[in-house]
Amino acid sequence: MADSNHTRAAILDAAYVLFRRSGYARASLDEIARQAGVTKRTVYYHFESKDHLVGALLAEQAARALAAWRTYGDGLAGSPEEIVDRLFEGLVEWSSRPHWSGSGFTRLAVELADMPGHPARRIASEHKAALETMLADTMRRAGLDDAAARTREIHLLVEGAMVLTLIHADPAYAAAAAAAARRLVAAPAGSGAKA
Amino acid sequence: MADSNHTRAAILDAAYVLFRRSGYARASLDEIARQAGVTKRTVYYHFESKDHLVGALLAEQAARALAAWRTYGDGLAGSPEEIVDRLFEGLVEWSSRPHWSGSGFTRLAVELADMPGHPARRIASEHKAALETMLADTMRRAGLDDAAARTREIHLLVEGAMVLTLIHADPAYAAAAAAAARRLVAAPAGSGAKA
DNA sequence: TGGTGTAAATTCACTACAGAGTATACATCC
DNA sequence: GGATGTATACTCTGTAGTGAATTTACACCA
Repeated sequence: MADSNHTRAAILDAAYVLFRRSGYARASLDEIARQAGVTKRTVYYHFESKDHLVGALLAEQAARALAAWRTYGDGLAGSPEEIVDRLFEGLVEWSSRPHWSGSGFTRLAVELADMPGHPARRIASEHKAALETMLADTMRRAGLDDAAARTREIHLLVEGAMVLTLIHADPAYAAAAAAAARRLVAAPAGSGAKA
Repeated sequence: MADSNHTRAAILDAAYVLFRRSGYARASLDEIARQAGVTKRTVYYHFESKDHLVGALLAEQAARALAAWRTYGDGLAGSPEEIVDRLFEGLVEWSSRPHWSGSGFTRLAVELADMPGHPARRIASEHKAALETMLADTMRRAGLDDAAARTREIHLLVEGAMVLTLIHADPAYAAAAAAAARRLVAAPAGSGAKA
């Protein structure tokens, strides 16, 4: 059986690289199979279709990312402000990588904007929500008031920073987002409320 | 000569609809030509390639959007907080439309994330920058301190809200972004600054 | 005013190719 | 020997882009 798990993993690895590089539509199964060192027919043995493949890939990535965040989040100590700083430092670093192309989940969701029912869309949505919940827990443990609302605001700034960094290739947006997030968690939430 | 301008406009109109609906890769020139009531060969008479077509389309849309914003911005009066409120009310309304799929510029930039040199990318980048500048002017005239920095933060929240609204199909993100933006423009900018 | 040459505009019919997906046969392990 | 896995070699459809003929608009001239 020539280790089926290994083959499946190789296909997912190749799919990850190619979907990440070229997006969904422009990544071809021929190329993925080639990169995985396998025939296209084998890909279809393990995955029913291109849609199923991308679904499986995203599900796997979501689990992986969540696990990574869990350990990363546990290491995040200090005041809410410090955590926010650390978060955005990480973002700046990540988004400065050579061929960085934003969050794969966001990217897929945007590319498939006209297909709300696509499995990849559902996974992306659930994943983003799970991440936000986890971060909110971390922030709450760090003593932040109204952690859910504040974390959502941080999340909005992170997503905005990713998109604008991708568009402009300029780390200034992440820096601006960091400063804004810091003020949002530091300021008493009441100030500026609508009259 | 069978009104060339009219034909060109019809092609751009069809291209707008289809690129918007399906994104760049999945919108075909055959379909665009069909929608425009024209042969594909005619499309190629007016536009050198698919890339040139999308470039011309984005350039036209950018000009159109800028003009629309100019008049819209002139009508925006009141305090910075009120302007922010109005802005996000508009966003909520826009993003609630049936098949809303976010900003076309953002969408193209994300889909072409691996092609930093693509003409559409450059236009998207310049357009977003121009919009931010215009909004900053409006905010400055409304009496906002440090309008450029505050406007960038608003911009980050708007982009974040668009992405997360697209991902989750939930207007709560735009509402959260609105509240955050309001606090950011209302609070004295010094508070929360890094020690 | 009406014909006519000419360049712009458009169509028809095509190429070439890539990509998703499959029928079928071959190998490998229990 | 049967189930699992992989490869060869296809089909079929859609798509970007093109060659060459054809029509339309209009300037110019008798």
